[in-house]
Amino acid sequence: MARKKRDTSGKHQALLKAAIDAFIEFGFEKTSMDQIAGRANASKRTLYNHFASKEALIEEAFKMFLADASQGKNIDYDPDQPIEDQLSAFADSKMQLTQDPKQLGLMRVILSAFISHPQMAHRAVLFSDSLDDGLIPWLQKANQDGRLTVPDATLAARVFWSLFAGTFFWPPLVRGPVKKAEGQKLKTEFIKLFLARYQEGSG
Amino acid sequence: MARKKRDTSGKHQALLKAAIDAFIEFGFEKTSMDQIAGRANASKRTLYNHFASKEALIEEAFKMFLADASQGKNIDYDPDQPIEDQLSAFADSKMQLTQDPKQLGLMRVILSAFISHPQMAHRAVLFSDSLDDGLIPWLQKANQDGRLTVPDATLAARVFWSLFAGTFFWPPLVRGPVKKAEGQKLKTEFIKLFLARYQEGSG
DNA sequence: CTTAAGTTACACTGATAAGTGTATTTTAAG
DNA sequence: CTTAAAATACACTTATCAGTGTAACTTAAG
Repeated sequence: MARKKRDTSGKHQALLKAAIDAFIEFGFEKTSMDQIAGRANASKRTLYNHFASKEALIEEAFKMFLADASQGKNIDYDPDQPIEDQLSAFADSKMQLTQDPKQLGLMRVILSAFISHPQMAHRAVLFSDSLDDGLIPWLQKANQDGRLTVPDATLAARVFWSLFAGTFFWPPLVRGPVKKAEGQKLKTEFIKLFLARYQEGSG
Repeated sequence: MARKKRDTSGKHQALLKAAIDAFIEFGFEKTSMDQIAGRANASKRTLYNHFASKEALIEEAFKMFLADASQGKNIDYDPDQPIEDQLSAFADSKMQLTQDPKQLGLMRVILSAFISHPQMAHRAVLFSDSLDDGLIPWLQKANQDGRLTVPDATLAARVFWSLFAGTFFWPPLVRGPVKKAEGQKLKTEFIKLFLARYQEGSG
C-alpha cells in the first residue's frame, strides 16, 4: 500500500545546479551549505533531505561531468575524408572541453576535490583517462584500411591523448583557456607529429 | 647604530619545513597554524612573527618549489651521444619530478592552492611551463649539427613537453606516479614520435 | 476534502580555526 | 654582565560552518 509519493526531481536538480554553480564561483571549500540552499531558494533542511552531505553533492557533480564528457566521445571513421581532417575534428571536440568556462570551472572544482580529499582519489582514474577511448576503434579502422600503420591502437590512442592533453586539457585547468591562434598552431604541429610516426610505418 | 640583530633563519626554515610537511600530509585547507607551530616546536605567535599569514607560507613554499624545479634544468648537447639517449636522459630527469612522493606532494598542494585561491593564479604560468626551456638550446645545437631538422626550436620544445607532461607530469598529480614498466614503454614511444617528425625533416 | 509527503523557519550544537594582545621568559650580541 | 631581540604562554576575539531537531506550514495525490 505505498501511498502518495511526489516527484521532487525538480528541486533535486535545482539544488544540484545551485551547488555546482556555487562551487564554480567560490570553490568547494568556500561554499557553504547555506549558500547553496539560498541560491536554490530552498531551506537548508531541504538540501539535507536531498543530499546527505556536502561530499554527496560533489560526487553527484562528478557523475554529471562524466556523463557530459562522454558525450560525443566517438570519432567516426570516414574512408573518404583526409586522415588529418578527421583527427583535427576529434581534437577540436576535445579542446572544447576546456574552452567552455563553465565546464572548465567544473573540472577545476573536481580536480581540486580529488587533490584535497584523498578518499575520492579512487575515482580519479576516470578523470581525463577515458577521454581517449573513442579514438581506439577509429585507429583500428584506419589501420585496416591501410591509411595508417598502427600495430597497437591502444598505445597510439594514449600517445595522441598525452600529446593533446599536455597542452589543451591540463594546463587550462590551472591557467585558463589556450589562446585560439596559438592553439591552432600547436594542434597542426601535433597532428603532423602523430602522422609522421603512424602514417608511413616506421618500426 | 643598528644594535643587535640575531640570525633567526634557523627557526624560519624550521617553520617553513613544518608547514610544507603538514600541507603535504593534510592539505593546505586542513592544516591549521597551530599544527604547524606545534610541528616546528614553536609557538603560534612566533609563527606569525615570521609569516604574516597562512598564504604567505604557501607562497614561500612555491618559491622553494620553483628553485628546486629549475635545478638540473639544462640538457647538455653531446655530438657523440645518440640523439635518443640524450632525449631519454632529459625525459628521465623530468620524470623524477613526479616520481618522488615528497615533490609530488608539494606540487599537489601548490596546484590545489592555485585552483582554489584565484589570487595566486597569476603565478600559475610558472607552474610547469618553464620546465621545457632547458631543451631549446639543445635542439638548436642538434639542428646546427644536422642531426635534427628543427626550424622552430621553441615550438619543438613545447611539443616535446606537451607529449611528456600529458603522461608524466599532470596525471600523476591526480593519480600518483606512473608505473615503471608502463612509463618506460610510453617514453620510448614518445621519443620515436618526436624523432619521426624532427629527424628526417618533413615540411 | 483528506492526508501524508515534502518543505520551511529557525534555533541550536559542536567544532574548528585565523589572527591578535600582552606580559613574561629566554637567548645571544656587544 | 647588560640589554634588546626573539620566543613563549595563553587567553581571547571573531567568524564560519556542517549538520540536527522540531514544530508548523504547503502542496499535490487519491
